[in-house]
Amino acid sequence: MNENQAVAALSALSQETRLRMVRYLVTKGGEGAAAGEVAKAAGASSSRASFHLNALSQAGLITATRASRSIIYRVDFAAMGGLIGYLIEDCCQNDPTIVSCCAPLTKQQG
Amino acid sequence: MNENQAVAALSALSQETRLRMVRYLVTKGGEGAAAGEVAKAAGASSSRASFHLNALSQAGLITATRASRSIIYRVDFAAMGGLIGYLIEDCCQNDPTIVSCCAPLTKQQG
DNA sequence: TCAACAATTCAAGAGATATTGAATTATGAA
DNA sequence: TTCATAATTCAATATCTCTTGAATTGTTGA
Repeated sequence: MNENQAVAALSALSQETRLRMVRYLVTKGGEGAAAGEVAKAAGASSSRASFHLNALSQAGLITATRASRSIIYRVDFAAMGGLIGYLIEDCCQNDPTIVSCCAPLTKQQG
Repeated sequence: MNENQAVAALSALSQETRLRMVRYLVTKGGEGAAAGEVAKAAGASSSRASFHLNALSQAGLITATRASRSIIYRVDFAAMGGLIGYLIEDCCQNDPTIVSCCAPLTKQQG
C-alpha cells in the first residue's frame, strides 16, 4: 500500500452508496454478491450501482467475476487490511510501553 | 459511529495532504504536533495546512488545543478505531468458522 | 432466432472541493 | 505599546464528482 493507492481507496469509500456497498460485501465474505443484489442493498439504481461498483473495483477494494448472467462482487480483504495497516502505521512510533493510544485501534473489530 | 460520521471521516482522509497529516499525527501519539510542524511534515503552505487541519477536526479525526502561540493537533484514536470497526463490522456475518477473509483485517497493524 | 434478464456505458447538468496569496487574529517578549 | 511569530480567514478560480435516463452489451432459455 502506497500513498496513491490509499488515497484512491479512501476516496472510493468516502461516498454513501459505495460505503454501503463495501459494508454489505464485507458481511458476505468470500461468497460475495451479484451487482443487482448489491444495488438493492445500497438502495441504488442499476446504472448508479454500476458506476459505483466500478469505482470500488478501480480502487482495488473489490473484485468482479462473471457467473452466468450475473457479475459477482467480493471485497478484497487483503486490500482492506492493507489500507487499515497503512492508516495506523508506526502508531506512537511503535513504542511498546505506550498502549493507551493504540489500543482503541485494535479493539473495535468484530 | 454512524454512516454520516463514517463518510465524513473517510472524505477527510481521502485527500493526499490530509492523509499525510493524519499519518504523521498517528506516529506522534498523545504528544501531538503544532500546526506548523504538521504543515511542514505534509509539505503544505500555512493556509493550506490550516484549511485541511480544520477539515480533519470537523470530521472528528483530530483535536486542537492551544499551547501558547502554537495550536497542538492530536489524532482522536477512539474515532480512528471507531471508523475501522465500522468498516469491518459483521465481517463474514461473524461466522467464527471462517478465518480466511477476516484474518488480513487484524494482522496488518503495526 | 427471439425475448427476457443482468449489467454497463454514455452525455449533460448540478453540486462540491482544493488552491492561491493577501489580509486578519491571537499570543508572547522587549 | 510595538514587533515578531503562529495560525486562521477570505474571495476567486479551477477542477473533480455524482446523478439521471436512455441506449447498449452480454447471457440464457424457449
